[in-house]
Amino acid sequence: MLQTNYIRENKTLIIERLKKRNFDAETIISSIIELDDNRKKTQHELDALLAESNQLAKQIGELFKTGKATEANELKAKTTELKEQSNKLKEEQNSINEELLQLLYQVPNVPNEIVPAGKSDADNEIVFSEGEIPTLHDKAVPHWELAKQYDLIDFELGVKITGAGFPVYKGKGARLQRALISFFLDQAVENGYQEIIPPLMINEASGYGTGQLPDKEGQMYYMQADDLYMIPTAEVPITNLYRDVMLKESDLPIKNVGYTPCFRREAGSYGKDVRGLNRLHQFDKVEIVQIQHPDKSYETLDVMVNHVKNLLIKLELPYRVAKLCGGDLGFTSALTFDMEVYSAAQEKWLEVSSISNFETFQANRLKCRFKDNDGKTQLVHTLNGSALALPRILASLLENNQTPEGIKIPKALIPYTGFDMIN
RNA sequence: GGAGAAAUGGCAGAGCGGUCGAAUGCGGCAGUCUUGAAAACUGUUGUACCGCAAGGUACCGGGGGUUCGAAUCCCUCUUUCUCCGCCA
Repeated sequence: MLQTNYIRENKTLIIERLKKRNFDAETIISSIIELDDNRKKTQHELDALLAESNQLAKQIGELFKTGKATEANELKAKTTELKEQSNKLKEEQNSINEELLQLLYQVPNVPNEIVPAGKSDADNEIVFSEGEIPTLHDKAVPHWELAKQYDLIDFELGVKITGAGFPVYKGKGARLQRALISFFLDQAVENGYQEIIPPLMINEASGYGTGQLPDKEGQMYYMQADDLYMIPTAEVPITNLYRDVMLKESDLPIKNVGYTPCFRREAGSYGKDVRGLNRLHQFDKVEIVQIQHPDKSYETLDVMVNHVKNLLIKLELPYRVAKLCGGDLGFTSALTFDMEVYSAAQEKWLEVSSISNFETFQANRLKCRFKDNDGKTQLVHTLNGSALALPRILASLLENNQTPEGIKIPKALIPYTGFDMIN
């Protein structure tokens, strides 16, 4: 959520930048400023009324104490009148605030100036790529075939006990999954991140804190009986650790990493690209989250991108980095880099990580601030990135490393798997 | 799940319906003293909104109510603690 003062002071810039998202902000921005003017005006009137009745209440108290009950009762009549007026204003104030908040919720984050304009992922800008695309042997097959052949993942069994999109990992498949999780966590910890195991369910306030609510309400699993949501990513509980928190400048940066299963309803995405591990309702992910000083957040974004690059290099996977265009940029993000690995049997690039700087957009909703060295209160910048999402990594590992003799495990993982070949 | 108690400033902890944004202690900050530090002493020390300012308003877990006036009374929700039951 943007700050109203920021909107006031940067109206034209915001409207211009939001065009990159194909979001026409002109009307809504004007309404926000108008409502905010209104809010100030009403607030002012209300304050004056309350000041007056506070005064009167004091006088009445004095009068009663000195035994002048008649005079006191006269004044009482006046306060009733004042109260009626101030109640009316309070109601007005509440509805203005509510309306203002609803409008603010609708405005996405302002894209960074280097975000390219564009409509969809087709307009994303590939900024970097590394690694060789493997040539597979004649009988190479996609990962879902391999998973079946070597009994690594059972999709049908998942359908039986839960439904589509909830695979069952077995034997070496399960072990490989656990190996990846440990590897990713260890790499993050080595780079100074604190390991966190957060709750897998969140309340409504947390959903609003990081911006999943109200924007993506239908994408989260919701448990009505307890009014809780299953997390769609560890970003939500880990960033919300800092909701309503006042930090010191010396606390920054805060670096946390967490492994969690993630739950996504994926409502509306049927048919395409959903085979095998490509799109699941439940999947595992290691997420890195940083809370940083506003002056340093873009530097940090680069560091995080490099962290993920290194993971992919160690896994020996060909990858590329895409700078998301305005049309593909998440609602809360100011700048996002997607990391994609090449899945050789499917012959396509799969998104395995998304690394974003949210600037103050989340911090404003979260009320996560810090006292700077001059004693002034400022909003922090929040960032996060997958490091990494497991299923598509697994898919490309299986596909790219298949040989007629079996599937080779990359060196970096062998200490974690305990085997170097699936056969 | 049942019964009871509680929730106050960074922390601890007072608070009779009006003089309470809130005693006191600790902590923090500034100063005096000291070669320096400690101790002692003095002062200062919450957040948000409106306002150029003076100042005003709101906030004592959240929401609602009673009252001219609520930290204080009532209702409700949440959380914590104690006891009982169940349980990985």
